[in-house]
Amino acid sequence: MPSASASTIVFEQPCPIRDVLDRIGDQWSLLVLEALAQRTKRFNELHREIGDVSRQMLSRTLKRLEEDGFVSRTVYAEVPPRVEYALTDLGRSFLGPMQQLVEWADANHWAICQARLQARAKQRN
Amino acid sequence: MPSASASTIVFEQPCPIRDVLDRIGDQWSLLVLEALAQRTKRFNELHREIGDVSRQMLSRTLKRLEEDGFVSRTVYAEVPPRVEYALTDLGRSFLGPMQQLVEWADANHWAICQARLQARAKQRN
DNA sequence: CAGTATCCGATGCGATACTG
DNA sequence: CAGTATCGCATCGGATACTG
Repeated sequence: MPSASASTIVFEQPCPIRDVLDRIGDQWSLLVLEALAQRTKRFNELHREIGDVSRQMLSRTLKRLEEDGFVSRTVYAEVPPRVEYALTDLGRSFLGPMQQLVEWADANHWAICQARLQARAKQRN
Repeated sequence: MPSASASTIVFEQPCPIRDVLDRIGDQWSLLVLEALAQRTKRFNELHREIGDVSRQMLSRTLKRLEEDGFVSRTVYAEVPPRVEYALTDLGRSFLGPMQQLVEWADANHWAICQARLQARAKQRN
């Protein structure tokens, strides 16, 4: 358990869900987690697989996921360099709730689109 | 002002999960949905209950939730005006996955904070 | 009571170019 | 191969003031 002084820093987030949303609410984190759910992967492997993401954003995303303990980064002292990314236990434990979310999104995507169309139609009147 | 091609955007979403994350990934939507999960509420009621949110952002958040079909808005022709917000069927169907996410966040908030502290400690070395 | 208008700083993200 | 540096635009979100 954290000490009293540490806890004042650690718990400055008033709402736990913010930690999670700040991490997965961005453009790429979820796609990265999904890609790593299968197995450990390398940087350019992820880059090819996700496709749309720039190296810049993939790098930032991985760094934040690593900082927050979702992903581990292992560097092998080789030439050319090899870096492997994998889910941590924390990251794997997140796959469950995440999958629920993804399934809901798949099932209700069209309903959301319909609602948007109706809202826009109403606005034009 | 919306651009001329705005309506085309609706169908340009390649990935369903983006619709969901764009909606709940923001600062306030989830809190609003939680507040409305109990029962229908009025604008200032939500404002008082959520507390930190400005009228500005509460208004925007509710509008987006309404546009995406999560929330319904009913205006009663009275003086003073009364406006009630409620979850739609779509909004209610989202409570399940959302609760999963919130529970995971509660359970793992501490682990995330720990990971952040360790990452920061590593950076200082 | 239930909002909207305006301004402004912080952050997100892409494009491009460069590096060990 | 695996990144980082820099630039620039768009969006997010708070503060404040105003409105029907």
